[in-house]
Amino acid sequence: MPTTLSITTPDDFVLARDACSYGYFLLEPNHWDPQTRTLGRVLTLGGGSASARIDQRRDGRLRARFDRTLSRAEQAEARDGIVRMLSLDAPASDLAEFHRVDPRWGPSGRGRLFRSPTLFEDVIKTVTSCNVAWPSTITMNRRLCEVYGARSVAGGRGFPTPAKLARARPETLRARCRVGYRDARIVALAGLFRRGAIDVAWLEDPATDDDEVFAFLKTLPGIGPYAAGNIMQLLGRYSRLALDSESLRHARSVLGMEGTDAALMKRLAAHYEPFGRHRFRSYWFELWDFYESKRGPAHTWDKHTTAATFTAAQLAEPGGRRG
DNA sequence: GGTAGACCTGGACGC
DNA sequence: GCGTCCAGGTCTACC
Repeated sequence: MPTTLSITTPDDFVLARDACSYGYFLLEPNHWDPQTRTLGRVLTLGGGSASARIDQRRDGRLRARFDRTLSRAEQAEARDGIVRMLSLDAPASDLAEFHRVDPRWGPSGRGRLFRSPTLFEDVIKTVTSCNVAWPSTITMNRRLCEVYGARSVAGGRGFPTPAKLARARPETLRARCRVGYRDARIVALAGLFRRGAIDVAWLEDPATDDDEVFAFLKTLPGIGPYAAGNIMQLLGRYSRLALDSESLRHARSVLGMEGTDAALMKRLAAHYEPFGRHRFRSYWFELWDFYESKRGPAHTWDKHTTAATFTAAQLAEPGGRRG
């Protein structure tokens, strides 16, 4: 009999708001259904892949229905993955402090950011989002799952494991997944994860210093200042900004800043300085708010139409070229 | 420490 | 329909 898990959530948790809070919810193997407000994806577990459909019940608890029976160990694994994706383990005191520091987000309750079940998936997704337009990021993740993801009973495919990508030939990765020059970097990253050269527990330990984590991330192949800043927030560390060309557009069109790119980067850093260790969330929810002001709440976005062109560069400039 | 150019893809544009 | 141009972040070479 297929397994169904019931997962307790914090009182302030809202699936539609908190799952649809960061662009990765639109990337394979994630599937958000706006009609049923259900999050679906294939999870890679110890005994193989399993397809999960997650919805929120009236009492607030999450119900995760799988396409096969999970062992006890797999149930624990699946639960951990779902908790990580939805930031269910974010300390209430941390969210309360964020809302004190930046009261704009208190009424809506925003504070959690969607992420992947594993750090490995978050790192690879970040690499596929660098130096590329959003539609290409969508394509890369879809093909990575199609080509290297394990199939579940229901037929869907999960995200590739480090072992699978570490064994991939860069040329194949490039040709079949359209990852371009990122090919060797993705294989190298997968190898580091597979060999245990990346100490995930150390990176996720709140006691580890943010500066040390940031410095380490920048030593990884394909990870520069932007990617490292983004991976920081995916680790639940919001003290760094992940500034890119989208940030510059935000600075000019929403914040009304003027000047060269370099000058704007400095002004943005100063602008978010007052939010201290929560600055990324203050920045991100401003950006997200802008997207939603143009296209409606994120939980209503259709993955294949609205969501494929949701970045602000296009929203701000009708007919704009970049995603 | 700062800067320029290459890396690759896909969409926009001009013809 | 085809060729060209360009955005996007990281990496390397060079000053």
